[in-house]
Amino acid sequence: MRGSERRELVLSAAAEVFGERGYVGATTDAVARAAGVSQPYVVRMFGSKAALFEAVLERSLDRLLETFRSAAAEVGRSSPGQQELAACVGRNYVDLLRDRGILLSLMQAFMLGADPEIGPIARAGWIRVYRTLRDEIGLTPEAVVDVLSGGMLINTLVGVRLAADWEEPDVRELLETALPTKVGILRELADPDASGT
Amino acid sequence: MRGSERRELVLSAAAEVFGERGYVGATTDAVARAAGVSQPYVVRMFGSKAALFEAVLERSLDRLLETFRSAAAEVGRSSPGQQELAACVGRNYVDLLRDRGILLSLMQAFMLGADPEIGPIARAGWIRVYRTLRDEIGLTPEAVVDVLSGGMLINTLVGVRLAADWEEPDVRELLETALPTKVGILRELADPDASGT
DNA sequence: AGATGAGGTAATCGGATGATTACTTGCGAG
DNA sequence: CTCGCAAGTAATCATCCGATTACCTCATCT
Repeated sequence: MRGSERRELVLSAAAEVFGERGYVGATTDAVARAAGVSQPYVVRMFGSKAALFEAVLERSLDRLLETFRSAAAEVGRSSPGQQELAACVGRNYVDLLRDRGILLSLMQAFMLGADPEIGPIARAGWIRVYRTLRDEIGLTPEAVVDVLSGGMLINTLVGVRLAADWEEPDVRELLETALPTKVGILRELADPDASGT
Repeated sequence: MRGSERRELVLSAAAEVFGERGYVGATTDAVARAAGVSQPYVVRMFGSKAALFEAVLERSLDRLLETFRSAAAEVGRSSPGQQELAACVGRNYVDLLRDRGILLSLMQAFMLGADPEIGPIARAGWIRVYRTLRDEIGLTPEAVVDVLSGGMLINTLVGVRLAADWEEPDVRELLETALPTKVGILRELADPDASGT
């Protein structure tokens, strides 16, 4: 297999493992197993675990921003209001959850702001997200904050895997309130078999 | 010193360390240093690192729910609307940040939903938060989601330590939009000297 | 005084894990 | 063919960290 393909394979696997276990809790061995390669290969391909994590963050951030841009392109030239724009961005954001790992690996990085190595990278990522939503998508600061608030709630609900307690009525109520139309995605993530109950 | 005092001292120190570094990244030695005791003592006092983390989560959750209740008592018998209630809860929530560690240690747990040991505890905590806001505070599900969204955004902004880039104008704009009245608290957390610039 | 037990610590151990080294394999060019 | 190099792996190392053990030090009680 070509090196570039392997690299993408490892990055995708690493995003999932980092997203599930956090930066420290994820082992290079777990990443290697998820990618179907050996542990030393993962380390040597990126130089270190830290460099691998940074590559994962860059890839995740790129996909996130690209999703925002395509959402803006979707509503396009219909001179949309803040409401429509924000709603469309939110819809596309939730679809990103299908990848598992992209949003969670970013979120894990966001919780490590005190780390001297990861902190600056995470802050730079936040600023890029804010600027993209405000300048490229054209949202007001207030609308950006609304979008980000909803996004962080979704990230947390996915991170805690609340959908695993789906049989609990209060969990259903909360999830259906927080994601009016897109609950199905959460259920897929929690249990690949459930969809039409 | 009395055992119960030491216990509270260690729990408080542990909440900060867990909040900063995450469950896996936090070492019992760092907790011990922060509390001014020896590492073996921390482990023996709680039995294991996992048990210590669970105790931290219980304590943090108790304080969070108590803060919600006192916020509701604050607006009290004036038959408040959803708006006022939610705003008051939000205000008291931000004040919780002063403790450092309470909100962040909870947030770190929320990001470990896939962990077989911590995941169920974190989910149970979420459900308790939801029920408290809905049943004891009297918010509608929609209002609860709004409160939680803002809370998760704040947690993330604190976790990533965005206020460390305060000199960046876009950061100021974002923080002042997200926390209209309470930006000072973030700046205290980022830099104990800054307050009136 | 001497026993007792709570409240600790220093020293150390063993397992996990990131990194390194040395090796193997397969394939295209001359 | 065989050279050479990209694409890997097995084996091993060194470090960190949670846990354990064995000890120390005082109040307090008889």
